[in-house]
Amino acid sequence: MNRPRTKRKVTIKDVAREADVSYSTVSRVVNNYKYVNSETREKVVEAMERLGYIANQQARSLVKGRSQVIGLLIHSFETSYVAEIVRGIDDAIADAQYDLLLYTTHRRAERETTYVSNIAHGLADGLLVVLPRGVETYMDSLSKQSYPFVLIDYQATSDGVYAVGSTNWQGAYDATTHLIKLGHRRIGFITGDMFVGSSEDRLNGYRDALAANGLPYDPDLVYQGDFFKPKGFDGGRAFLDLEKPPTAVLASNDEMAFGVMEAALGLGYRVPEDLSIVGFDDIPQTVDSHPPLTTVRQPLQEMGSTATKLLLDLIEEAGEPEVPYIKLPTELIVRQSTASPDDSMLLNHSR
Amino acid sequence: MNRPRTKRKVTIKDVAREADVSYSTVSRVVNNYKYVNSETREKVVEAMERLGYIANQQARSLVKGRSQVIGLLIHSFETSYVAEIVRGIDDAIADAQYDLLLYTTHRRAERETTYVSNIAHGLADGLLVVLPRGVETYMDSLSKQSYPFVLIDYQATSDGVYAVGSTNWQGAYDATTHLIKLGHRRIGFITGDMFVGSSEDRLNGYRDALAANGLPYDPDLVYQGDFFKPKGFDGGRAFLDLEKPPTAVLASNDEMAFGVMEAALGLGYRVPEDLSIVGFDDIPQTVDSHPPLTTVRQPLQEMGSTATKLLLDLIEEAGEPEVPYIKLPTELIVRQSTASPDDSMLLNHSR
DNA sequence: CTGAAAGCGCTAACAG
DNA sequence: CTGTTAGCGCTTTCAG
Repeated sequence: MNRPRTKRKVTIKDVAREADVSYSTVSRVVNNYKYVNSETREKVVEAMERLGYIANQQARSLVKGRSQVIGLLIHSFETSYVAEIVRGIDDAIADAQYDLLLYTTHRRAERETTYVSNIAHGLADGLLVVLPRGVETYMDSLSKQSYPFVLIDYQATSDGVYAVGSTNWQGAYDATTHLIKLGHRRIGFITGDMFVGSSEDRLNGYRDALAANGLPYDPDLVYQGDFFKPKGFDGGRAFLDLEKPPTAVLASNDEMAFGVMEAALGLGYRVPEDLSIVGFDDIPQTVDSHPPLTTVRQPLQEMGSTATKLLLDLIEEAGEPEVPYIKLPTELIVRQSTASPDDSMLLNHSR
Repeated sequence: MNRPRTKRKVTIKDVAREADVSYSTVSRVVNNYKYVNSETREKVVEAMERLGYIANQQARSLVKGRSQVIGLLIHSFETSYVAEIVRGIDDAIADAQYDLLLYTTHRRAERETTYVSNIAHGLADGLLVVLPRGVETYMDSLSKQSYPFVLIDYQATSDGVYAVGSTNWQGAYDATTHLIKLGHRRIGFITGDMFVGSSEDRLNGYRDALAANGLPYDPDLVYQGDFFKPKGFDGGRAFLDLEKPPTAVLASNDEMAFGVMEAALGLGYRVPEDLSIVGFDDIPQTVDSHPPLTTVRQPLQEMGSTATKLLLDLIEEAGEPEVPYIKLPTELIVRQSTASPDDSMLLNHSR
C-alpha cells in the first residue's frame, strides 16, 4: 500500500519561512499579541491562509500545561434529561473556547472509576460528572491531587467537592401542594432510583406537603420507581388496580409520568379528568404529550452551564467559589395533565 | 481560601529519579516495551505508583504525531437513534484506546462547518459525522487535506467519501410487504425529513412494495413527517380522520410511530386490532410501548462501530477499504403492534 | 517591535 | 537490556 503519506502538516515554521519572519513572530500573531507591526501581521496572516495553517493543539497544550479540554462523564445519553444538561454544558464550553471529551459509562461503575482516575487526567483540564454513582471511590484521589471537578445533580456535600443541583425537596413539595389545592386527597407517588440522592429529597417533599396539609401518608400510594418509563407504567397500573385508586399521581421524573399516562389511557382513564399526573424535570417532550404534562421544571441547561462555569473558574483559579454546592430553583409548570378531581368524583367515585 | 497552587504534575523524570534509572527506561515500561529487565520494570512500576504518575498525553501526541482522539460530530443527542449509534462508536473507541471529542451542532449548520474545518483538526486524528447536513461545504476541503473522516447514515456517494448506512429501501419494502401479507390494503405512510437521503429510500421501498403487490399508490395515504413524535401524532390523526382510514400505518421511524400510536389510542382505536403500526429503527423503547412496536431494525450500534473501525483503519493506514460506502442490513422485527385487519373489519368500524 | 534560544514531557533511534 | 541524545510544534523569556 503506498498512498502518499498524510501530507506533512504545515507548521509555524513553514509560515515563518513563507512570510519571511522568525517563527516566534508567527506565534505572536497567532496568539494576538499586541505589539506586532501591522504590516508584519498582515504578511503573516496572508502566509497562514495561503498555506492553510492550523495550530497544533498538542504542542500548544504541552507548553502551556493546559489542554483547553474538559472531560464529561455521563451514564449514557439515552434520556432527554442528560441531553438537556449536556446542551447547557456545551454552550458554556463553546463560549469559553474549550472542547469536550466524552466518556460514557453505560452503567458500568468500574468504567466510571477507570475513566476518572486514569484517562481524563492526561487530556482534560477538569472533569464534569453528571449524576455520579461511584463518586466516593475517586473523589478523594481527585481532591488530593487538586484536580478540578464538578458534580452535576449530586446531593452529598463533602469538603472540597463542588456540585450543582436543584431544589428537589421544594419541587416535590410544590407539586404535591398544587395537587392538594386542586382538591386531591389521595395522591400517588412514584419514587426515583433510591440510590440517587435527589430521589429521597423528592419523596420527602411529597411527604412533608402531605403532612403540612393534614393528609395521611399511605405507603400503598408510594411506588418504588427507577426513573425509566416502564416502571412508571407499572406504578400507574398498580395504583389504578387499587381498591381505592388515587386521583392524582406525582412521578419523580417525566419519563415515568409518561408511563403512568400510558397506563391510565390504556385502562380507559381520561387524563386529567379521571387522573391527574405530574412529572419532574420538564424535558422537551412534556409539551408534546397529550395532554401536555404538568411538571416540576428543573433548569437542566442552566445546571449544565453553571457547573461548567464553576469548573472553568476552578481551572483558571479565578478565585475559589465560596459555596461548593449550588442549588438552582425548580419551578412548577402547570399544563393540562392536572385538574380538580371534583367533577369526575361526582360521577364515578363515590366515597 | 488559599489552596496551594495545583501541584506540579509528576513526570517521567520524577519517576526515573525515584526508581534510579534513566527516563527512557521509564518510557519503555510505560509503553510496554519488551526488552526490559523484569526487576527494573518492577522498580519503575513501584515508583510510578508511589508517585501517582500519569502520562502526559499532550507530550506523547506531539512526538507521535497522533492524538488518539477522534472527533464526533452530531446534531444533538436528544434521540435514542443518535444515542444508539454513539454507543456503538463508544465501544469501538474504547476497544481501540482512543478518546472521543464531542461536538454538537444543535441544528446550526454553520457550527457544523466551523467545527469541521477548524477545531477538529488540531486535536483529532479523524472525524465521525452522524447524519450530516452540510457535508458538501467541507467535504472537499477535508478530502484535499486527506484528513480521514467517515459519515454515518449518509446516502450520496462521492469519490473518496466513506460512509456507512443501512438498507433503507429494503427495510421499508419488507415492512410494507409484511402488512400486505397480513391482509392490509390501505396502508398509510409517514415520511421522514425529506432533506435526509434515507427518507426517500424508505418512501420508495413502500411504493415499490405496493406496486409489486398490485396495490394502488394513494397520495392521501402519505403524510409528510420529520422524524419527530408530534408529526407522527398529527399524521396518525390525519389518517384516522380520513373518510376511509388506513388499517395500518408505516412510519419512517419509531418516534413517529409512537406518535401514531398515541393518536390512535387517544381516539379510542385499539392497536393492533383496529390499526396496525410499524416503525423504523428499533430504538430501545420499542419493547416498552403497549403494545410493543413492530419495527424495521437498523443495526444502529453496529453502524456506529463499523464506521469507527473504518475510520480507525483510515487513520492507521491499515489498507484502504475498497468499498467506500458500507450498507448494513435492516431486519423486520415483528412484535405486537401489527395484526391482520380481518377480525376488526368484520365487526365494523364505529367508535 | 522582533529574533534567538530554552524548554514543555515524551518517544525513538543510536550506541553501548 | 539501558543510557544518551535528538527532536515533535509551540510559547515565552531575554536580548536587542
